[in-house]
Amino acid sequence: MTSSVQRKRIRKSPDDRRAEIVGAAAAVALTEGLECITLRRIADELDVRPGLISHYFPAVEDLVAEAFGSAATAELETLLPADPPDGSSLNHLARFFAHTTGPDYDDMSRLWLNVRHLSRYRPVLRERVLGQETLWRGRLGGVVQAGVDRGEFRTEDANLTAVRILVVIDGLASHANTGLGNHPSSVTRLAAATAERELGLPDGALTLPEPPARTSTDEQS
Amino acid sequence: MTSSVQRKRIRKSPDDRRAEIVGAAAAVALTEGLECITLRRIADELDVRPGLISHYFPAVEDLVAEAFGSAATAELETLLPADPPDGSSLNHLARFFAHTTGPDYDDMSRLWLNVRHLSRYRPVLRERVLGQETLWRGRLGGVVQAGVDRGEFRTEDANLTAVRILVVIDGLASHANTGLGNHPSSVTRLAAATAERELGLPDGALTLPEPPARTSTDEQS
DNA sequence: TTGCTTATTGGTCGCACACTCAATAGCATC
DNA sequence: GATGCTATTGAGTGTGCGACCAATAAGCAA
Repeated sequence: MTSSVQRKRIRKSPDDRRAEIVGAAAAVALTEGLECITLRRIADELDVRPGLISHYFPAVEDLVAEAFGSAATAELETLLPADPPDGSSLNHLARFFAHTTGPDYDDMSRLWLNVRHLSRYRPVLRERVLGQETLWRGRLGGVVQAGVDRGEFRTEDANLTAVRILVVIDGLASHANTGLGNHPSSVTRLAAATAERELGLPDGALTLPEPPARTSTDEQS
Repeated sequence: MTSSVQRKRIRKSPDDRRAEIVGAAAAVALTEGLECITLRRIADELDVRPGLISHYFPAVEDLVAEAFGSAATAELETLLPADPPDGSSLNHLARFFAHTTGPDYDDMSRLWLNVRHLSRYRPVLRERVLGQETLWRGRLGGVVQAGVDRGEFRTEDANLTAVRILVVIDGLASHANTGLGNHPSSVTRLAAATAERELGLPDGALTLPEPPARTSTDEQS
């Protein structure tokens, strides 16, 4: 399955091939981690020879950074689209928390954890991470500011509030590889709770009507 | 410097040698990261041959886990000693925050980030991390509970409060490799602020009299 | 159909890693 | 001072990695 005997080369335009490579690398990054982005691994994925990957990315580190950038940008775009959808800012934020603290976000949590650590050794990646942080902070800050402008939220510094929220989300994401399920919802809710306090909202205002409890243990509020 | 020509073997008791190896590995873990714990690296550190490390730790993964356990335990012991020192719980906690959010803690922040990510691939390490988490949570929970018993703090669930505090600390630690200095103190303070809110304390109650501002930018509270 | 540009291959090199094991020598004990 | 146990060495194995480059063939244009 991995490599059917390929007897015919397929020749693509550099742009297409490059995009394809980055896409494959991003997928591997999300599912298996950035250290699994190797010349051979990505080449296998696309059924080409390792040398080809080297040709497009003479230094693997650049591909790693690109893969992260691609994955993070895509995620941000579905999470906090540039053009604000209609509806209240409050609902907008509530959906944001529902997603970022839900199980569908686990891969992304792991990826952030991954890059935050790997940045220690890879300068190129570190720069990319800083760039994405700015991007995410800006988007979230924008949503907060919009809510303030509408009179839905109240805060002195929308940007600072965004940073604080993201810090808490990072804290929760830290446990993505060591059993997130251990946390009761009273911990998971910490992110939304922080936002509620920061924005002068009543408790639970940013929590969507909860889906049926996953385990049989009931949390009594 | 690394390896003066060693012509004479030094023969030590297995217990001593083992401790020495773990100590060296823990030091490397703290300063350079867990992936730098290799047979050769640790052997060089102790001026012995790689085979010797293999002899004591047939699987490196076990040494890595041991190194983390050693470093984390040592840190916890100075951070939250088992036998509570005299003085108010409030001061105790304040010192805790001063240390965990100060620059002296950066190496430890990096190490936690390191293990949290590496746990993804190394089951033995993951178990060790879970063990340490329990330990830290227990210690911090103990301090909180002590404060509650003395009437200094007020919270429904000391353990839950401890978890929440640790999550925020993890969130701040996430940025250890991507410029912690970027955060204004209003962000760094998030950990203590969370604790203050959780424990029914006034703002700033857990912040020690601050050292002179590091940058020229003044934070107006 | 022919030719030409260049995307793609295949092979190779050097390096770092964990792990194995028979041979060696430190040192406590007698 | 001789002896025996065993901590320590030295040498070697196999794997996977990034990087490099001359040779090849795909597919477009003439």
